[in-house]
Amino acid sequence: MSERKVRVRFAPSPTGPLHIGGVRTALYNYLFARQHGGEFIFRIEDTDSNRFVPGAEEYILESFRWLGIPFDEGVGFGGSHGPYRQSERRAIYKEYVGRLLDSGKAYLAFDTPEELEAKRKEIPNFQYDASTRGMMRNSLSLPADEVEKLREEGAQYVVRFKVEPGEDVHVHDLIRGDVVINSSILDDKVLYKSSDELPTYHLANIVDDHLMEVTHVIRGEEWLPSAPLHVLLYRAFGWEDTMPRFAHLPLLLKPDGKGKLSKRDGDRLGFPVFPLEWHDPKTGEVSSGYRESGYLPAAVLNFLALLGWNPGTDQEIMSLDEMVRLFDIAKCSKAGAKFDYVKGLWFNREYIQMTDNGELAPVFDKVLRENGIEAPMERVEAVVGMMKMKKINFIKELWPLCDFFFIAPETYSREDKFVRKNWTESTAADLTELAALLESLDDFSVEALKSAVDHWAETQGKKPWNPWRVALVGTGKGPDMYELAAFLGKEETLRRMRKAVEILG
RNA sequence: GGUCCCUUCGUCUAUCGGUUAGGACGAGAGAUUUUCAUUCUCUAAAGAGGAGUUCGACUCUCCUAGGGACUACCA
Repeated sequence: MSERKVRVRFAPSPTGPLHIGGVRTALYNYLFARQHGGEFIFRIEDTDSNRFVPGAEEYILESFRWLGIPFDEGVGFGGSHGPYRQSERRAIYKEYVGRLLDSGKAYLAFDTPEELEAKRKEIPNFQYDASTRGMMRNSLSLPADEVEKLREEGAQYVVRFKVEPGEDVHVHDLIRGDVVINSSILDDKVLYKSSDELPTYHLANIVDDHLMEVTHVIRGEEWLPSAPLHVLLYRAFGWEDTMPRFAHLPLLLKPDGKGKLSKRDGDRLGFPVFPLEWHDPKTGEVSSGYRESGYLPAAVLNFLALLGWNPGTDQEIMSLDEMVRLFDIAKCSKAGAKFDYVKGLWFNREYIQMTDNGELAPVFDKVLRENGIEAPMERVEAVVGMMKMKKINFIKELWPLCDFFFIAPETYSREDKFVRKNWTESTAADLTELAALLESLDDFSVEALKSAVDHWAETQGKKPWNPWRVALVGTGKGPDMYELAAFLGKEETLRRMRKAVEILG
């Protein structure tokens, strides 16, 4: 069909923090744009001034920065199709509403909210459409001179789309195929409000997508019911030949129970539903974020990508670049996906193990500082290297598992099961002997330690490792003994051994 | 209520008419191991129900049930 360059957009409204489902929608848009050599646009849909929340726009931008998803164009990125903030496009919408009015595809409605409310009470399942607009106060039902008068008086009005009934409207969806809805069930949607001279979502969306030359609209399933209306709008403007292709993504559902994923589920079950920590400017309420919780952005993206899509192979771990290569919008699933946050934990674990120690070290260094430990970065990196294969979901969980690297055990408690099991009458003598051996070593490297101690253990018929661990760690945790001793160094190793012997006897 | 969308192990999913219905998370068991882990092996676990179409349906059609979304001068 069209040879147009692929252009997609992510267009949130700045009404609060970015929901994790929105992140997935943006990710799919990004993957689609990249794999087609297209462009990814960031647009702000702030046509509802009442719901504007300060800081939300910055929050969303910061979220994508953290996640590593760049936009090519839009608010904060520039581009030739701006402005990209809908509140800055008033004049444009006004013009296009005028076109619809002139061509008779839309009309003025003067009904007040109270009148509408009354009608809804009066008539069950009231809908403003071809069957009811005759009894309402609008430019279709009122005499022309009265309409004129109302306008001169400055009466507040709304522009409604005139939906012609009785027509099957087809929406071709990339994921769901052909979706048909009869126009009779559609209502005459409000497109524009004279009160604030701003359009509603539907109008702004169509005008912007057209003017910004958007080729594919990839959005959440909640938009599927209004997609036919959008098709009708493209038609009303005469833009059918360049109408974007639609793809409606399945929703993210609660991990348990019923319904879609909400912030409350996260609070209740203990996982974030927002990429970044969010401080609500009105209530002061703080919501946890993936970043602050210790997730790696690549892990979050990988986890999200697989909620509703998969490459068709058994591969689950993939980089952003791989996803760009493998993604296929047609292979997205149709059904909603329960948000399996336990699997998200697994992804983070996998990514921690895959990530270079040098990259992880600064993260762990922060945790160490919070615990009053200052250490050279090489030391921190070495510890991360020895410990990251432990069963941890987050780097911060490392601290209680490896405090002994930095803090020598002060007391050796026989209350500890591991100590009790491994410290017998002969242990003190054995460790004293082992200490003497270690003291004679010039080379305290892992290799040197291993060959010396292994040899000693074999010839003496001893198994010194667990008691030795007691001495250096204080309990049954930590890395390989040789790695640990090499890290601590000769002096500290011997000091700890002697102290243990002294205390435990 | 109305409209639309959806329905394979507990969860995410593979299968695009012919398979012992595969993988992963989680669960359980075992092996390896100088601690905790890692790693490895194994086990349990699914086509919502009912009609069709077909030589043959998880796969196509219809019905039922269930789930979800939408139904604002919000997006």
